Amino acid sequence: MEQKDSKFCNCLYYSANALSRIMTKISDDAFASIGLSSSYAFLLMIVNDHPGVQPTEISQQMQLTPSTVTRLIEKMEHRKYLERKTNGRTTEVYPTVDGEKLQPKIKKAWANLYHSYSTVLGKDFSKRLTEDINLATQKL
Amino acid sequence: MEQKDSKFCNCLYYSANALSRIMTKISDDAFASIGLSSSYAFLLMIVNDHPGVQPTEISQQMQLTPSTVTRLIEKMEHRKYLERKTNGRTTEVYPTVDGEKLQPKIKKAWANLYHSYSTVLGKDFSKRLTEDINLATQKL
DNA sequence: TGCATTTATTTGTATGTACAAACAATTTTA
DNA sequence: TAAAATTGTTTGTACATACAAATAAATGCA
Repeated sequence: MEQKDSKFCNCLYYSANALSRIMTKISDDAFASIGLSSSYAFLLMIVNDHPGVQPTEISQQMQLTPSTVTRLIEKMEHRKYLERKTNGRTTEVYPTVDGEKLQPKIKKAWANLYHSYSTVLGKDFSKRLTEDINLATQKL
Repeated sequence: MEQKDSKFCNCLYYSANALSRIMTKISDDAFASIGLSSSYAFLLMIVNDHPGVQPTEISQQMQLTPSTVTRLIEKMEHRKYLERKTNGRTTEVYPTVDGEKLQPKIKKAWANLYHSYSTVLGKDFSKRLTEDINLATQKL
């Protein structure tokens, strides 16, 4: 992945996006065996850990807009991994039995994901980079 | 932007994507006055700096796939900021007069973009973060 | 010289995400 | 307590990007 020579390399917008695209590819690969792409896997993990969680809470956890979360949930409902129970203006999201069954595999794939990038980057560097990125996100 | 409490915060995929979304928003804001979103502005900068540049070269500079670059060029052609001259299997991309005229504004907006995030994050931290992100991208 | 391979670009199609508006339910307030 | 404001969710629509396949041109090889 050589990009050293791009004139945009000192632009955080550009660099952040490039990293994001690569990481998404790596992450999607990690979850591919389960048949989910990253966001769906993350969604399912959240719901499995907090059955009945509401879309708003999910959107905060995932740092995605509520409309995006609705779309993710819809697809997972269609695939029979999640169910919605609407009550008044709120909605509660639950895993199905099939959704629950996937949890161990997802956790394993997630661990692999961490392992795969942190061996390439080095554990310390990955950790520091992730923290720095979080710090930036938080400040911006 | 509080996200501290997300269980995914120590996941580089997640963090990288969150940063990317925020930076894209900031960057699009910076270029909004020109009526371009970030990628189009970057594309136009490249073409203005290298009239006749080919899509493959652009895709390397921008770290986007060739098909994405084709799509970007198409839209900029439609908006009369760029022109393609096809010659055999290669294509050369040129700015139109209107496209050239935009260059100073784009450069200014780009400078503002840099200024706006680096004042929030601190110059040194922005610089280091960008470099670290580039390093990661390069290694992955 | 003609066929096979590689290279550059485009096209068809799909995905992830967002914004703005719509809706529906709840809470506040006057 | 009725109207107004707020909150949670969904819908319509649009955009950036990618992958795989198609095309078309150039190159290498036999």
